[in-house]
This record gives sequence, structure tokens and C-alpha cells, in this order.
Amino acid sequence: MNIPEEAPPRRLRGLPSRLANQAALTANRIVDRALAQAGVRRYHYALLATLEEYGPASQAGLVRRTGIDRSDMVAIVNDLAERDCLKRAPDPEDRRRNIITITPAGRARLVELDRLIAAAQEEFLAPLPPADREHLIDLLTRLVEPHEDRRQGIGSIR
Amino acid sequence: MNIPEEAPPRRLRGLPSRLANQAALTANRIVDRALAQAGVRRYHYALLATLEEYGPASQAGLVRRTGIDRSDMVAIVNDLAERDCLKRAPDPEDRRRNIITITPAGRARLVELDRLIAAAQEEFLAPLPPADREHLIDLLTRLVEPHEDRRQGIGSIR
DNA sequence: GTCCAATGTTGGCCGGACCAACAATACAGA
DNA sequence: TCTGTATTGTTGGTCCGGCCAACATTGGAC
Repeated sequence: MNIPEEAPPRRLRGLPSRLANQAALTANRIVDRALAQAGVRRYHYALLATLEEYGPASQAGLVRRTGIDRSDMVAIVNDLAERDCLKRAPDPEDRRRNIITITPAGRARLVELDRLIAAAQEEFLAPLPPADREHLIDLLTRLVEPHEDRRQGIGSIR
Repeated sequence: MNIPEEAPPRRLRGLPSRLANQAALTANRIVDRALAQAGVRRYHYALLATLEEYGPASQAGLVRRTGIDRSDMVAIVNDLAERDCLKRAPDPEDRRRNIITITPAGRARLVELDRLIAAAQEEFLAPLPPADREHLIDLLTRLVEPHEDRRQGIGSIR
């Protein structure tokens, strides 16, 4: 579902799931366009940000932090390795693992991406005054978190 | 980006675009699962709802109302025609057009889908108390609408 | 030593959101 | 009246994100 030129049916207009979708669609359009200026996609940013914040990690570790699928992770790491944004080295202590480390070039790239992302957020939230923005963020956080928890029960046995 | 098992980086956690995405992802999972019980997808529901609310229309008209792409519309109309949920008839007044009409079977189906959709919304919003739900809907509406307008300027020259 | 779990990798699938091109038809302006 | 432009339906793609299954390798627990 994209953007209608005429009024969509009342049944759909106020539907929370649809609103969430439209918001995500809009946000993604803006963010994708911003990141495209640097020739990357959302995945790349998520990965670099994770590496920078938590330091070197195995691909499996990165999967757990980002929620990206294992199979997709391979491709993204390949991508970023080709651009010298990170290094893939075998873990001497566990030969199953690759240890992924961000490079100086990767950090530099990340700085640039941070800027682009910040601008994109600004553009996305532009229609709302600052107070409402915070409120929205708060509501979305409180909406989303319980749904995440309820999958593979954090705090339960597992 | 799916659901992480460990804390994702701070950079991403509060990002409005990411929150919107997570919300949409959750909503879609719930809605898709609900609609799957009736063997349909979101597109089918959107189309039937539009037909029921605005009456018969050409495919192009439906495209304008729903925001679904022309090429996708063909497939969805095919799908629903096969299941006798709608009829495709040539417009005698404009031989380019097909006039799409919902059938009684389509209406019946729609009633069922409405029920499923309502339950899905409930599940999606469950983490929030009623007051916050309304607030969220309001905020999302006010966030999304201006973005829609700014594309192909409603009210501008065009 | 055996068996199960985790890891990285390959190769897929699906759905939603697009885009380009084309034939048929309609319509407005010269 | 004719000519060019728009609209409509349709075909046949592309891309990305979100998955899943299977496999070989390696670790670790029993």
C-alpha cells in the first residue's frame, strides 16, 4: 500500500496498523534516500553502528544485536568488507567464529551516515512540534517493546 | 531488521524511523496472520473494503483510492475474481475501462475480514491503555498526512 | 567418543513497492 | 478531420527486507 491520490475508505483510514505502515513507509523512503547519498542501505548503517558501539563481535553476535537474519548478515559483511569498512578475521579461540572489527574507514563512514540519518529523522518528524515528537517516540517505544519481549520470552525460562 | 535478542545499539534504539518500522513490522505480522486465516492478504482486504465503501469503480479509480500500483492491481483483481468476490466488466461508456463490482460473496467475505482485522488491531494495540491508543492514532495521523500531501501537491498546481 | 549446539554459508521463497513499455481507446486542439 | 497527448489495463520485470532449510565445520557436554 502506497500513497493514495484520493480518499481511501474509512475502514482503512484510521486503522492503527495502516497508520504504522504509512509512517514506516514514509520514514523508509526518507532514510533510504538519505543513505543512498553515501551509497549504502539501512542494513549497512545498522551493522556499522552496532560494531562501533559494542566493539568487535562474531557474526552470530551481530545477528543477535541487530535482528538481521544470519543469511543476510553474510552478504552485508561481504559488502562492507569490500569497502574496507570492516575486517573479517577467524577467531583463534573458536574456529567456527569470524570476528568482525570496524576499521578506521568504517568509523569515518559511520560519522557521515550519522549525519545523514539525523537529517532524515528531522525530515520525518517535521510535521510534529517537538513536544509531540517526544510523545510519539514514547508511545511507540511502549507499544513495540512488549511485542518484542513476548517473542522468545525475555525473562521467562528460555 | 527484525527482532533482536540482545540490546541493539543506542544509536538505533530510539530512532523514530526504526520505531515506526518495528511497529509496522509487528502490526503486519499480526494482521497477516489474521488474514491468513481467511486465505487472503492485506491487498485483498484493502480492495474489497474500497469497493464496498465507494461502489463499483474502474481499476484506475481503485488505484487512486488505495495507492496500490496499477500492475499489482491487475493481479489482485484477478485473484478476487477467481474467488467470485468481485466482477470485472467492460465499461460501455469508455472501452478502455474495466468496471469492478463487488459480489455478494465478496461482501460476505468482507464481513469476515472486518472481524479478523478488528481483532488484529486489538492485539496490536494491547500494550497501550485506551487513552494512549487514541493519542497514538492522533499523532500518527498528524505525522503521516502532511507527508502524503507533499507528494504530488494536493492543493498545489500539479 | 558420541551427540547435540552453535556458526557461517549457500540458495532459495515470498510479499510489498516500485518502474518501463505497450496496445487500445479517448479526447482536445489545430 | 486529423494529429498528438492522456488514460487505461496489462505484461514483465527490479529491488529490498524478512524469512526458512540445509549443510559442513567446530565446540562442548555427557
